[in-house]
Amino acid sequence: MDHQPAHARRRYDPGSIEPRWQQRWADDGLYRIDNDDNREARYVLSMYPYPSGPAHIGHVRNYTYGDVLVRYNTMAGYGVLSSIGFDSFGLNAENAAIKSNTHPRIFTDKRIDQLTESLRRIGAVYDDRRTVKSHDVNYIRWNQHFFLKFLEADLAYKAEAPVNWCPGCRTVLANEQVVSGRCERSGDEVERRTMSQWFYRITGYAQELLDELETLDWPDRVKIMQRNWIGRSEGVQFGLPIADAKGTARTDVDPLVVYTTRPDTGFGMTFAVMSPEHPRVEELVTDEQRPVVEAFRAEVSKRSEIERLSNTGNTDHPNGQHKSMTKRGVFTGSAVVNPFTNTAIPLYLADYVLMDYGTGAIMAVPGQDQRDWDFAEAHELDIVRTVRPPDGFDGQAYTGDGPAVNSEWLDGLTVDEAKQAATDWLVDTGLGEQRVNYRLRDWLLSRQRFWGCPIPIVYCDTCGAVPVPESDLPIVAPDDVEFRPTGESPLNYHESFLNTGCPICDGPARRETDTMDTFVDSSWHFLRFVDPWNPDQPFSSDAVEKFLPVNQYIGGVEHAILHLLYARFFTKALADLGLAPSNLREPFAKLFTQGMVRLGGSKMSKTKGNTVAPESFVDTHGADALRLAILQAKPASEDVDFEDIQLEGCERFLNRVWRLAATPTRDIDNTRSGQPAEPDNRIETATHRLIAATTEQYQRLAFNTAVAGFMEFTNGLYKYVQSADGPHGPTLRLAIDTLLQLMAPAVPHITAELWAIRHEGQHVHELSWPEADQAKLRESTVTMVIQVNGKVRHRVDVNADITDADARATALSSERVQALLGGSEPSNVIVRAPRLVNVVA
RNA sequence: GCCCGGGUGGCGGAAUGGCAGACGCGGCGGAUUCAAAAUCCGCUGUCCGAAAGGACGUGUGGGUUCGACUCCCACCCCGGGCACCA
Repeated sequence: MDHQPAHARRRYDPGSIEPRWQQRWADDGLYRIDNDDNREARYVLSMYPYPSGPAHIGHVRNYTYGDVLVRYNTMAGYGVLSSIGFDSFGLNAENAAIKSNTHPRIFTDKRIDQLTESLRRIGAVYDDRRTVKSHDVNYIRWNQHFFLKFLEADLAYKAEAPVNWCPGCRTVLANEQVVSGRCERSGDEVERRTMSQWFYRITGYAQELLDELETLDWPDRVKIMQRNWIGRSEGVQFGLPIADAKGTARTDVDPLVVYTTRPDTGFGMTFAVMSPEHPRVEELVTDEQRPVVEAFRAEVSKRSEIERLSNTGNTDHPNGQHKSMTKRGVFTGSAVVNPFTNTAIPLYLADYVLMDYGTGAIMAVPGQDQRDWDFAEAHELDIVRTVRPPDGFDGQAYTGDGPAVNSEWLDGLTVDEAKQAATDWLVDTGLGEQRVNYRLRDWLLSRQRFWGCPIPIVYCDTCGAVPVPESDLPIVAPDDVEFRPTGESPLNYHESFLNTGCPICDGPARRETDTMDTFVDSSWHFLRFVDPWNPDQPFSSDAVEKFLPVNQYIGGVEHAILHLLYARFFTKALADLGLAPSNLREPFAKLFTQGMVRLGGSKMSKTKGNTVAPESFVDTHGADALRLAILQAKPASEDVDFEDIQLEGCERFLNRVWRLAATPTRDIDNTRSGQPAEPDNRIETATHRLIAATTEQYQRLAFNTAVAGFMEFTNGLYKYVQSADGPHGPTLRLAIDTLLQLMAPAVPHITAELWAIRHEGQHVHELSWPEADQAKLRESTVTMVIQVNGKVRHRVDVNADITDADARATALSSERVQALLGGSEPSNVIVRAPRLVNVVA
């Protein structure tokens, strides 16, 4: 191999072969699939990208993994659905539009073209006919259709909701746009405002979303995150009667309803707390306390939720429990009656109690809850322990198990027993009922933004909020709008869009100007992919049944909660509404979360300006080298530092493969024909082993070890070609051809080119996947390790069929073992023929 | 604080309870060359040793086992998620 053989056709030149094959795949429509394709269907999907211009390295990683699987599964004989679309609505384009007073569609379309071109240049293949864009009127139309269906089914509703409001930008901000209580753009302090907003009732599916996680082949990490997010808890909801001046329960007023998961601690309830937003605050506050309470409520309303819940600047509590921020709150002047002790306890207002969880009011038990303990200390309230902490406990609230104390008829019971007894008592006496609560909140849909899917609603003075009739869809935002930096949607100024007629009474009405959260768009694009040309329906049931659920979904773990939960909810809702097959309960059967690409240890992002443009590497090293470097650098599930993606070694390797394979085997000097000998059999075995290993590695996305296997095998072939007797022609030919087939999903261009050189008129990606011959996986001789007391002392080559007895005899008779035993008999001999013998002295 | 991951050569990493460090990067040496690049071949965990060989070695400390990177217990460190959800 130390000279270029005269017959080598040409040098490896990715710059010339890559565009040619990309064109060929597009022309042949090799990765197009029709809905009546008769191969077994597979749906391999990478997450819906936001088109931010040319691909960044993170995109390349994601779409390379997807592409390898698409190509592998195609070669393995499946009819693979591979499509891509663009999550093309959103703030980014709108902000750019405001800056230059240009329509966001102009930016968006350009960026989609750029991203499409980037993906083509790295060799990723899709059924180009199935592309979907969120801002396409056809997509908007079905999005609005779903909204109307959800509304009919009471899965969509409008309600007052507190939002993050930036006074400088005069707009609502998403939680992610609020950084420590301030607007990330203007720096203004974010306020909480209550606005009328649309919601999707995802909470109606809380239990199903929780239960069916079990059926999914997803990373545990993601399932756990969703479980926590849904946050199911079991407890009791019961009433605390309002106390009169003498401290006895009033019967003329409804009790204050509280929720607890620790009914066993009821005897330790020394005060009660309601949320500042609780609707009964007005009623329950005394005149004397009213000014203080009003001031407190006003102050709280100005805080963002994030600020209110954050504990920034707090230190961890010495006893290891959660120490939260200073407990802010005020006395209402009123008291309620603790039904366990029948005594009056003070009722407070505090912002650590949230209105949208449970009943918005709690029984406070400082002895067993650190938050209540902190509040009690700050406001000098009584603390009573009702669970005895273990000896030596020097903390504050004790939340562990132990015998009940100070609790009359519960004394001595364990926490679980006491919970049961207290629950029974509350239920039997009619005070309360068992209750399951979820932390999951309904999905706030409304965005005060222009660049999104309009919500198809009109407001009529007489009829109220009226859904737009199906026949009027799609409602599309007008193009002749002015983008002004007011922070308000330009739709608010567009009179002809705004003013319309009421579909019911025909009177004057105004259109809803809010648009939908873009997570709506990414909640069903994978369904549209299966039937994107359908003009009458969002998708047909037949097409969905053929391809769904997605066999392999690939994306970043940053979507573990929002996108993946919304998409699951959407799928269930569509199925229940008869819009998708009713048995489709989950969209993504199997999920793989790939790691992020970091630069200098920090997450790469446009705002940080530390992105790397992969296009330059395609120019200098070729797409195949880039793909291979990404595959090889790290396990796919782990984060990778960009510096660890090394292209030079990969490019060198591809050159080695080129020099080996571009020379037809018959031309290699000293190639033998005739019967294969022992060294040839070893190559044959290695070839079949590589098939088995690569197949298994692709299936579990162990790309880094698959690449290592290619390199190791290639190194072996180099030695083989240069061996004294020279290579056996047919054996070498099979080895190289097999290597090319196995590498074809990973490095599609070079393998396609080499295959065409070696087999004129054939296309490697149209071949079927090689199968390992079981009989040829076994080597005839293996190296047997001989251990003495578990340490390797000697190695011998033995026949792979060696019996246990022979292996034992071979080991014991070896000089090394004899020397180490020094004449004494071994106490034990472990034989694992043919791999290992362990002699225990 | 709670819940997940993870700690292996100079670096990225590999290894169903059975040869620790595959493969790649980097380094060293050799071949080729007028020379260099490219390429090819070899070596490359640490320590002792001329070598043969030996000792040590997968975050720390224990344990199980003929045998532990792998399983168990305790702890340390790093990364991520959640964090007033009653």
